[in-house]
Amino acid sequence: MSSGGREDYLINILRLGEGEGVVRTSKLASFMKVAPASVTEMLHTLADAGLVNYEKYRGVSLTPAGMECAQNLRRKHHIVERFLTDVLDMDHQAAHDEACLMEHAISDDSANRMCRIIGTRIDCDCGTCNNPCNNQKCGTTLSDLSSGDVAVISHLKSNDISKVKKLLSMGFIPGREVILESKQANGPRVVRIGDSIFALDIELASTVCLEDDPNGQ
Amino acid sequence: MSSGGREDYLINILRLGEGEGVVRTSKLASFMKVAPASVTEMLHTLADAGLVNYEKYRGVSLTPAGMECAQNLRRKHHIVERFLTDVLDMDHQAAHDEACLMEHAISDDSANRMCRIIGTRIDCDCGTCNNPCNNQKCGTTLSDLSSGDVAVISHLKSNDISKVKKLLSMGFIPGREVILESKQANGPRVVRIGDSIFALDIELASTVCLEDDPNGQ
DNA sequence: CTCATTATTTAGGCATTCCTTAAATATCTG
DNA sequence: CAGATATTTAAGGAATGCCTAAATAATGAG
Repeated sequence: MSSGGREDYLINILRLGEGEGVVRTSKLASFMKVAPASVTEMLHTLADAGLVNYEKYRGVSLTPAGMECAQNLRRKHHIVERFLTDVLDMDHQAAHDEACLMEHAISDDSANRMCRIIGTRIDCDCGTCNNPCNNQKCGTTLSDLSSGDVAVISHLKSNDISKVKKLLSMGFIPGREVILESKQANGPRVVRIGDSIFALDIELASTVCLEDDPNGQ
Repeated sequence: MSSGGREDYLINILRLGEGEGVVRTSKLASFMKVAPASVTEMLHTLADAGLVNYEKYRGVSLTPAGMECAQNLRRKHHIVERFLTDVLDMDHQAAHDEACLMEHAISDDSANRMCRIIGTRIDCDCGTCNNPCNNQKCGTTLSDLSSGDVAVISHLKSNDISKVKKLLSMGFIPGREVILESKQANGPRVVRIGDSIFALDIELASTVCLEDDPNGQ
């Protein structure tokens, strides 16, 4: 797949070790299309840097430091990939390829900013991916507001990507202010966001999570 | 400033040679904080690659190929920098620093997509920067369409960043298709984009530039 | 339990990229 | 023209990763 750079080794150790946690040299070698000896050498380097636990002839696993590093890289990969497809309309293959490069160049700060734009829609294939965007708690949502309430969108929470996309494209973007114009018991919420007004059904409204508002409003 | 990589040499030859076109070894060396001998060596490499005209003891200038390469890099730098400040709200210094890294990693395709999002708002300090984004003409805009018309967004054109951001977050992304549902003389345009419908006032609608449509559509 | 097979490591090297210092050489200026 | 300055050559070094071939450990089949 991708060769070059210790960062790639870390990511691939994470990928291949997802279940058992220990990865064999040969697996890494074939996966990265590299000679086994090259892997061994790199494992020494990574072990010296405190990023992996390496036991001769037995396999390798990530130390806490290595895990953090690898997950951070993978998170960046997902964010960039998603950003490229969703915001820049790039096709998935091209986005993936470019994410493989950018994940090494992009700063944490930029990644976080991108993450906030694409909201919670980082769906990691990995399950154990420690993604801040996925850990956000949802207190009040748009469906909880009363008429006239003003609130700031925290994030969007839904397992249905299309819904999140839809909301996003309507302008329900984290950080933005929304005003509830009117509501009906279990009926649609009429919401103003910027200069636009939308009617959202309850389900959609409850997808929009709001920031805690300690100041009252 | 920035050391490392022949690409940096190219950019700096462009920067320093802006006026006269010929750059001395010593200037490059001091600017890049590198020994003069290192510069000489790199100039040989670049000359062999056909990127610079190099005359011993006299100086160096960019060949057409080198010029294109350097301008492309500088263009990417500007685009990324602008994208980071305008779309991701990053402060200028951080954006600049990150652009220095990303300019080497980002693809032409991504840069072009970013460029279309930030529209014409690439202001190069350089003056001679050949930046496509600055040359985009805006023919028809969303405000020119008739009911039922279908068009593809070319780019967004406004001096008001917040407007561009707003449009962007609503899903008015270059390359996407829009349909004008209805319009009123000087009133709002009702536009469908994907599954969403928005009402845009005239000013906002005229910010959305459309691609020429030779096919009639 | 032992031997053969397979997996892994060590050893020795190579290529690339970019940088350095010191000495040689060219250019410029008083 | 000669000294001062700029530039190049020469020789080498450090970091990164990669490879092959030979040695060594682990494993499993009899």
